[in-house]
Amino acid sequence: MPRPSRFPELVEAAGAEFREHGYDNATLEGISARLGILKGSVYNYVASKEELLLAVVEGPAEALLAQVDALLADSSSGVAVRLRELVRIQVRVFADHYPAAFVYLQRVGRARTPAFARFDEMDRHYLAAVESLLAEGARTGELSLPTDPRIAARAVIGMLDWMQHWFTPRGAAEDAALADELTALILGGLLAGGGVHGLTRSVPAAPRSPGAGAPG
Amino acid sequence: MPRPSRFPELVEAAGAEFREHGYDNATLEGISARLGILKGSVYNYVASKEELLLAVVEGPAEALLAQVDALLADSSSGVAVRLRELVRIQVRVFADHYPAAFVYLQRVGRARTPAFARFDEMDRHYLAAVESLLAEGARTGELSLPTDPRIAARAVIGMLDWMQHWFTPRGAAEDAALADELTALILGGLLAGGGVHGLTRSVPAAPRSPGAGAPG
Amino acid sequence: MPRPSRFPELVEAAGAEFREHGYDNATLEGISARLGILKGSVYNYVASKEELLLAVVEGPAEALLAQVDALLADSSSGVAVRLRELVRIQVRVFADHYPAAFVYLQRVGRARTPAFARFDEMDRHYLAAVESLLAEGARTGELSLPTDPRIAARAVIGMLDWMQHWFTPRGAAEDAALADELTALILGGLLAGGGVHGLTRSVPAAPRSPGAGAPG
Amino acid sequence: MPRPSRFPELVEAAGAEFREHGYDNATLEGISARLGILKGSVYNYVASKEELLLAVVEGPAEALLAQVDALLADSSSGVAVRLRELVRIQVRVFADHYPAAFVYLQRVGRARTPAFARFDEMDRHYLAAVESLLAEGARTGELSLPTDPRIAARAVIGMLDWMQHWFTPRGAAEDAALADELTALILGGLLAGGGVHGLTRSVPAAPRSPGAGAPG
DNA sequence: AATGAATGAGGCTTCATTCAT
DNA sequence: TATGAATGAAGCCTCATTCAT
Repeated sequence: MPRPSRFPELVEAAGAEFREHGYDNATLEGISARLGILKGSVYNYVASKEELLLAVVEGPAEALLAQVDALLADSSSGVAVRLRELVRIQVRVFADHYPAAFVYLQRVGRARTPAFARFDEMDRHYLAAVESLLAEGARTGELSLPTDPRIAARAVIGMLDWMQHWFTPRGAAEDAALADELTALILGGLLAGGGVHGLTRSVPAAPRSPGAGAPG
Repeated sequence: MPRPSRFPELVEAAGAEFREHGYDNATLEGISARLGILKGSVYNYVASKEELLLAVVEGPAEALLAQVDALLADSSSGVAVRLRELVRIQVRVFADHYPAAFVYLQRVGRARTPAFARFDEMDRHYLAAVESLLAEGARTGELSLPTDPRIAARAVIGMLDWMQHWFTPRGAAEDAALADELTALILGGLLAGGGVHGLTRSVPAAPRSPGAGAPG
Repeated sequence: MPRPSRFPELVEAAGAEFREHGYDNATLEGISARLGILKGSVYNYVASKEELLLAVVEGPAEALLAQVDALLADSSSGVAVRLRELVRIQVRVFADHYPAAFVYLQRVGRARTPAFARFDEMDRHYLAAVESLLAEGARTGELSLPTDPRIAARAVIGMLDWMQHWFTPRGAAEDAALADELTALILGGLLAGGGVHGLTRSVPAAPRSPGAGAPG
Repeated sequence: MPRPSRFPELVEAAGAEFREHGYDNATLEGISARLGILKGSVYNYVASKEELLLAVVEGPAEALLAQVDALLADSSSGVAVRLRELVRIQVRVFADHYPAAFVYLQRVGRARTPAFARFDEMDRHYLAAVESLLAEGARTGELSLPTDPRIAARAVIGMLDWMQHWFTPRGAAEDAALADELTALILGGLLAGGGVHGLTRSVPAAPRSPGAGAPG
């Protein structure tokens, strides 16, 4: 009866270690110790530390993007509904793949090697998806964006991605509730009285798209 | 003719290097090379690499917090106005102290040594300030939060802090305009028609505060 | 239908790999991959990497020495003829057992473990054979050595062994022709006019044998 | 009074270690131990082990090539005389820079990294020089080559380079004498009676140049 | 005969830090 | 202030070898 490969264990250990110490500070020593093997033995499973990072992040990230793409393509529901679903999906990813999401976000814009061009690619993909959803809403009149769609997308994404610093899963129901609260915040804003308020649109929003040479 | 101490130069070099490579990957070699000196010479100015990080971040961070505190204490203007000012301040910090802000955010929740307890402290301080501003708005009826104030604060902060990944300064006027667009987004949300919409508050927001043991 | 042992395949793979990367840089991984098996499986055939080296080299080397010994013992032809045959044999070895010869020569004087005392032994054996052939020629008057026989032998051997760096087999006939050209060079030298020339023997050759502690 | 840099010491230690164990088996540990420093300290002098190899070999190799080039250009003496000088130069290099020469020869045709393209380049350079000298001799009628000039050059070079395996320096005078004996051998061959002998040119030397794809 | 996993030793390299000058 | 050299610790990775299955 062949022992099952311990690859999944390894990836999980790596995820935990990356998330706890950060990729750069995490050591193969620490990761392998979690499996009770020596650091050299890790190379029976992967060819490098980087590959381990990829293994941690790739699955969940691809899955997330696939879901987001499906959402975009589904024109059977309105933009607001789909935005709500987007937030729910994102929260679920945090809940289910916490280390992966955390590690991924820690590395965004930090791709130093060709192997991680993939990271930035996924990042652009996600941004484009959200932007396109918001733009669609603006086109249909369902949304009214106070900024360039790209900036609005970045604001939404920032709000969601920052959850890495404070979110703790509490079970599917509570997490979905949290997601919907965030959606309400995004859609309705904070102002009392239905958002009609002098301040809200006081500045004639000179449309503005971020520079190509954005940092990071 | 005695040369003046090159400490400021050093701090700037360190900021640039930290921001480009991340604190962990930045080397004293690289930093000192920017001044045309050798890495050992850095110890004429600071006692450790960590101290350099502190030197980079401390000034701007303290200044930011002081401004934020002043804002909180100033009851002469409404919450929305003060929130707008908060966003403007934050954007200005990014514009004027980009490396510091970037590096600071990269290190949030990553305090490994006692020297950096200060980091987490500042983080909590900032969060508390924003939360208290929002709570005040809810109390006065100026705001209507779809979530727990702490979560709303975290959403706002996330939106702002994520700017590290995309913001590029364009001059005071344009930057202020951008800040105000973001404020509009925060206050008014994305939904057309004044935020009165079935979806916006569809989920009875079970108030919810994040766990004490939040990760990171 | 039982597969035959793949030992010969293994030895060939090892020879190729040793020759391509050098013994030290060659890996069992690379060798075994040529058979489509894993490196651990190699130990079903040999007990160590060194043994593999031995297996690669031993056969051809012993065969070469046997031929050379036979040549020495055969007093039915003159020294020059036998020298020509020696060169032909050597060239044939390069043609037929290229990796073995290459690897062998790469290891000359590099015996680090007892298992390879055999290498140095064979080396001495070969040198002694050539030296004795040349000395015989000098004794019979067929040759006229401008140097100590041992040095002449080393010169001849050097010329031949260096072929590892440039020889490529072209078929029996062409290879034999090349061998005979080299023989002509060894016997007749490069000078025009029958070798009678002031320079040729200008230096009264103080007989000289190499030191026992010769390096390598 | 500044301590002199120990770089020369380091290069010498590296040369000795490379020559004793071979480049691949030599360790920075062993090299640095000869200076009484730790292995990491070596990186104050060079950026890599390879650079150390380069440092060991480069100087003597360039010097040798420069001398050889000068020899080629000097048309004031005959080819035979210049060939004798070539041999003397080569022997002197072995005497004066033994480890460098040894290590160099051990690496010929083994350039794996771009940094060592230089090695193969020097190798080609040397071969071309000798070949051109021999060809000149054939043209002027001073020499009579039984083979293609390139092959004759390789034969001569082989004879000389193989000295790495047996040569031990004995002082300038004795070394020069040895060089001249070898020259006599090259020019006059081994055959008694002035090289006029049936065997010497018995094989009609079908001119033959080595394949471009020569191994190693 | 072959696999998959593990070991253990060692190698190269990096880097913050120290210190005499 | 700055240098040059050294330390020491640690990290990633390689690889021959072992062994249960």
